[in-house]
Amino acid sequence: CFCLYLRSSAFSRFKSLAIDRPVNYTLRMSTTNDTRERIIEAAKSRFHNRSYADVGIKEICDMASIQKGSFYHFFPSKRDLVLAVIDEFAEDWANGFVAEAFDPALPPMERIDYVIDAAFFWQKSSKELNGHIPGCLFGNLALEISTQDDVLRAKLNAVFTSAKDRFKETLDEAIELGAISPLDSELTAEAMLAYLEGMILFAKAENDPEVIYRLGPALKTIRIESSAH
Amino acid sequence: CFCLYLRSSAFSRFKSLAIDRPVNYTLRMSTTNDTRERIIEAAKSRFHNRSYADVGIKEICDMASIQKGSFYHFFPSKRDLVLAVIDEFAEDWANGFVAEAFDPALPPMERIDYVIDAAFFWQKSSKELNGHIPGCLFGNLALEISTQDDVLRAKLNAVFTSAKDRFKETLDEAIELGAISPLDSELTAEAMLAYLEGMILFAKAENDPEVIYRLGPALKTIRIESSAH
DNA sequence: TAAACAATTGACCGACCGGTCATCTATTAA
DNA sequence: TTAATAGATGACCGGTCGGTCAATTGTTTA
Repeated sequence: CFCLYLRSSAFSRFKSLAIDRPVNYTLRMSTTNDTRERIIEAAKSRFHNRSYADVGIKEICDMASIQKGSFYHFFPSKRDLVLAVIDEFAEDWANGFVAEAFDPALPPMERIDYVIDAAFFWQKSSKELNGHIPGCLFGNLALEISTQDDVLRAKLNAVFTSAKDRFKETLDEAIELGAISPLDSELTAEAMLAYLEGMILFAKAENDPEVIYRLGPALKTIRIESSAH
Repeated sequence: CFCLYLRSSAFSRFKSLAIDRPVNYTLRMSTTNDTRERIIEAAKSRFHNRSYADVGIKEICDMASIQKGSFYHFFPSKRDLVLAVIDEFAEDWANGFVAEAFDPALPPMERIDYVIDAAFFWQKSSKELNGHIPGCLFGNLALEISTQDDVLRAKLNAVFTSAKDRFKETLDEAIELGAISPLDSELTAEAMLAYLEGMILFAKAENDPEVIYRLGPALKTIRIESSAH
C-alpha cells in the first residue's frame, strides 16, 4: 500500500506544534485527539474521487462523524482544508508511491519502469474499491482550480517540482552510468512527468488501468536534447 | 483564430433540424433565433475557463441575456447542456485547431510540430484574454467528471479517439514515406495525445504557455514499438 | 383572422452551499 | 479546586443551487 497516513500525519502534527507549545502539551495532542486527521482523511478521499467543487463541507463532516462547528474549529475555510489535504497527500505520495518507485537499490532506468507499475497498481486497486479510476489528485486539482486560485496553483506546482526532481536525479544517474546518452535531464524529467499525468488522464477517461500498461513503454523513449551552447 | 463558431454551429443546427421539420421552418430557425447558440457559447467559455461544477445556470443565463425559464426551454438539464457544449466544441476543434495543425499539404512529421505551435498560440492568446491558461476543455472535463458520469466520460473518449485517429494517419503516412522507422502507430498516436494533454496540464498549472514550447520537442521522440507476432 | 405553437418571462420551489455563533463539555495548568 | 482553554454541539444565517411553472408575447400555419 502507498499510504502511510497514520505515521506521516502524526509526525507532521508533532513537528508543527512543537515549535511554540510545551512538550507535554504536544504529546497530548499527538496521542489523543484525531479529529483534524479524520477530517483531512475524509476530504482526501472525497476530493480525490470526485472534485473540489462537488464535495461539500457537510458531507465531509458526516464522513468524519463530526458537526459542522467542529470543522470550523480546525479549518477557517474550505480552501484551507484543501491546502492541508494537498500537504498531507504530497507527504503520503513522497513516502509511498514515489519512495517505492524511485528505489535507489534499483538501476536508474528500472526505476522508471517501476513508476509505471506503481501507477498501474494504484489506479487499479482504487478502481476495485470504488468502481472508478480517481486519477492523480494533483492533476485533478490542477485542472480544476488553476484558473481560480493562484495560491493553490503554486502549491500544486511545488508538488510537481519535487516529483520532477526525482526523475531528474534518476536521469542524471543513468547518464553517469552510461545507461542512456546525455540529454537535458531537467526538461526530460518534466516531460516524463507530463506524460505520466497524460497517461493517467487517459486511463481515467477510459476508466481502464490497462491504459497505463499500454502507453507505459513510451515513457523511457521521451527525450529532450541539451540545447547547444 | 481556431474558432469557426458561427459557421460550424449554424451548419449543425440546420442539419439536425432538417431531419424532421419542414424546410421553411428550418430556415426560420437558422436565420432568426440564436438563443440556443448564445447559451452554448456562454457555457462553452465559462466551462472552459472555470469548471463544470463551479459555473451555475444563472450565470450562463445572465451572460446570454436570457431568463432561466428560457434556458430550460432549450435544455432539459445542466447535464444536457454540457453534452451539447462538448459536441459543439469538438466540432470547433476539428474545424479549427485540428484541421489547421494536420494540414495535408505539410510533410507528416512537420504536422506534429505544427500541433505544438497551434497548442501554444491557442493557450497564449487565451491567457492574454483572461489572464489564465484554460487548458483543454476535454481534458478538464475528463478529470472533473469521469468518476461521476459514464455517459459524459464516453462522449469525451469519443472526442479523444477522433483526435487520436489524426495522429495515427499522420504516423502511418510518415512510415510509408520513410520519414520514421516503423512503429505501432495506433499506440504511439494515443501516447502522443496523452503527452499533449500532459503538457497542457503543466502549462495550466504553471500558467505559462512557454511550457508547451519547452516540452514540445519531446513529442516526436515518443515511440511505442509494434509488438512481436 | 384564428388556432397552434415556439419563445420568453419572472416568480417560485426545496435543498443545499459555505460559514457563524452562543453554549456546553472535557481537559489541562496553576 | 479553580480558572482557562480546547473541543464539540446544533441551531441558524443569507445566498445560491438546479429546476418548475403558469402566464405572456411573438411568429407561423391553416
